[in-house]
Order: sequence, then structure tokens, then C-alpha cells
Amino acid sequence: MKEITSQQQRVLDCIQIYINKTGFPPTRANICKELGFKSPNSAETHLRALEKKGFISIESGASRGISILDNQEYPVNDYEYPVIGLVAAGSPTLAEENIERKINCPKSVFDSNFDYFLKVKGLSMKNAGIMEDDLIAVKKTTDVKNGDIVIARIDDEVTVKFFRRKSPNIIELEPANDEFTNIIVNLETDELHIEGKSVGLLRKN
Amino acid sequence: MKEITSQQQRVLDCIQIYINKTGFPPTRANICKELGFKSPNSAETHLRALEKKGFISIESGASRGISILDNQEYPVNDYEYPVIGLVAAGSPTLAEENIERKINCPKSVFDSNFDYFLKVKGLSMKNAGIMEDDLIAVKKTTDVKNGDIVIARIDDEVTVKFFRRKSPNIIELEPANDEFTNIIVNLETDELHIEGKSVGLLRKN
DNA sequence: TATTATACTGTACATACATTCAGTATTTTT
DNA sequence: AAAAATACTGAATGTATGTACAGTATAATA
Repeated sequence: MKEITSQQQRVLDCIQIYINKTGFPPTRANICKELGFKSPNSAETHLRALEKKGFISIESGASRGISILDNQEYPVNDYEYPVIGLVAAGSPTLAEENIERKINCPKSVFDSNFDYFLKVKGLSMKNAGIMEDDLIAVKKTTDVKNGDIVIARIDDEVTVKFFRRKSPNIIELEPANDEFTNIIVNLETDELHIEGKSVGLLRKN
Repeated sequence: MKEITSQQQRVLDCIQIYINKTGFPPTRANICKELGFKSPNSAETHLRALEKKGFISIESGASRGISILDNQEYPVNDYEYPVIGLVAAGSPTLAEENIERKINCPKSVFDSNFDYFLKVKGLSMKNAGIMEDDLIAVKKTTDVKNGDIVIARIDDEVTVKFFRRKSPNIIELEPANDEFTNIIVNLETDELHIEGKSVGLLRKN
């Protein structure tokens, strides 16, 4: 996915807004009217540029044959998010076989964008109000701060814990349950992979 | 919304599938090809019937100008739910002045329909994983069973607790926190009003 | 029994629309 | 310094597409 220019972004936004409003994509003329262009070719060239860069696809010859392509990294649309089971061993990836089901949920439900739901096993975060089978809304990022609830992988073990940096090389993964003990990770000897952090929680009961 | 015929349902499904596949609605010719019709007018008349019955809208003159309308009865995608603050005194009603804000959330997120979100104050349900400022999805009902998490009102005090019927006239409202005590309600002397029960929980962090 | 709705085929046509060509100008990249 | 990408106007054209009209036939409704 190459870089998008500001004008191309305006055209892309215009297409999305038009689809949201009407249910079908705009014509070249529609785009011109929305953005103030005076020639259909203005829209045409922008569309071709967007197609070349992989943001949209254009069905040749078909009227309104524009479709906005999925940004591969992220979920299919604003509403469908996969639910990943937190297995004792194995990484919580978005691979097809790990997706238990999908949940319709607008991203605006939480304050931050997120990438998937993680189904919680065990009660190690009980005192933080995270119970068995709760669904944690996970944002894929390695940018985590002290006190964040993180989804971490050590070797092939995936766990949800508080993140505490004790020194540049020492990370403590702290449970919220007296019956569990802190996991101390020495970055020099152990491999720690931060999958992401919790931005919200969903529970069905 | 009038009744749909089986052929009209096929056409409606065809439109939805086409949109899912391509990103834009089909032409009359597309529908004919998909469903085996030999005249574009076959599609046209079905479309007009679907429009008349309120399942779709058709933009006059626009190619592919079909959009599938939401089935008013069952909102599929986003739906707006109010967030009600749980004030120490006062009933959690849906009155305008009690609505803190609204959240877009498809009802399918939880397993049961619900009516509003209740913002939790205090930690009396801590051990049930319900923390301060959590949003409980509340279904308005008086049909509650033992063990349900209910939203109850005694006089003007609103509270969230487990529901336990001890005898026909004695109800215990049980917190999930050792620092709180059970509320024992004698239906002969005290007035207990069940506002509804929890069907889910939403947390932002 | 007459009327309306459903369910098609088939032809025809005006126009909505994609798309190409010819220019002009500025900025970015090689 | 040349080439390519960006960002437009303006005109022209073939065809993709909506839509009306003319039929035929069956089932449901008034």
C-alpha cells in the first residue's frame, strides 16, 4: 500500500461517505460535484491513482463499479471483529483457524480502535474485573505503558497481565489475583512479545 | 413491511450477495444472469415490488441505484442505546435528563435484547467482575431468576445485586463483595421494584 | 366474476456513465 | 535537466443501463 496524497484521500473519503449515504458508489460526475471538480476526468485520474495504489478496485465498463478494498491488516469492515480464543500455548493470531466467531460491533464502542476480541481463560485478572470467558478488545500495538493491561507472549505462552517496567531490561507481568504470582521477564535472557493491549471489555451473561 | 414472496426473497438475497461480493449493487441484467431470467423486465418488476413493500429503495435514473433498507422491526447494524447513570437516589429511567450519552451498538452484541446501559457506581459487585464505571447492558423485565444480576429499586435507592428468593415473601439482594452485606427485603413491609436484569457488560479502558 | 398481484419473455430507446484524447500547469523523482 | 507523477479543464463517444411498452399465463383477492 503506497502513500496516499491529500487530494486522493479526499476522493477516497468522498466515495466512502457516498456509499454510507446512498448504499452504492458514486459516478465520476458525483465525485466532481461533491469535491468541486469541473471535469469528470479529474475524478477519473484520481480513481486510477487510487486503484494503482491498491485502495480501491474498479470494474471495467461497469457504472459505479468502484469498491473500496480492505486495508489488509485490519478487520473487514467497521463492524465485524473476530473473536480469538486465548489458548494456553500458541499465539493469538488472526489466522483463520483461531477465529472462533465474529462479533458485529462498531469500533466506536470503545474509545480506541481495536483489532480483535480475545476470549479470556482463567481468573488471573479477577481483581481487575476480568473474568473467565470475558472478551477483551485488543488493539495490536507494542506501545504500552506501565499499568496497561497487555496481551503478552513468552515463548508460546499467551497471557493477559498488567505491564510494569522495573528497569530497562526487567519487565514484570502482574496478575490481579493473590493466588497468582508476578512473571518477571529479563529481556536479555527471555523473549517477550507484546501482542497488544486491552482497550475494553465485553461480557455476555 | 408487507409479506415478501419467495421469488422476491431470492431477488433480495441476490442483491445482498452481489453487494457483498463486488461492493456495489447489481444491474437488472446482473440479477437476470444470477437468477436465470431472460428479460431485464423480470428483474425490474421484482425490484419495483420490493420497493413498494419497503425492502429496498431505488434511485430513479441512477445505474445500480439500489439500496437495501433496514428492516425497521429488527435493526441489524447500529442501534443507539442510552447510557444511564446509576445515581444513589432516584430511579434509572429513560427520561431525557438521566441520559448521559448514547452508544452505537448492535443489539446482537449480547445474547439477549437489552434496553439501555447502566453506568455502575461503587464496587459492591466487584467479585462478579463488575467495576466502577462499567456499563451494564440492562434488559427491562421483572422476570428474574435466582442468581440473576438484577437492577433493583427500594424506595428511591437503585442498586445492582444478585437476586435470591429465600421464601415467597423474602428476597435477598446479595452483593459480590465481602465488605458489603446482603439486603433483605420483606415484600409485605418493603417495596421492591425490579427494573431489569443484566444481560452483558461493556468496559472502556 | 372481475380485478389485482405475481411471474415471466422480448423489443426498443433515451440517457447515464465510463473512458479516451487533447491540453495546461506544478511538483516530485530520477 | 529530463521524466514522471500530480492536479486539473474541456470535449467527444460508445455502451451500459434504466425503463417504458407489448404480450402471455397463473394464482390470489374482492
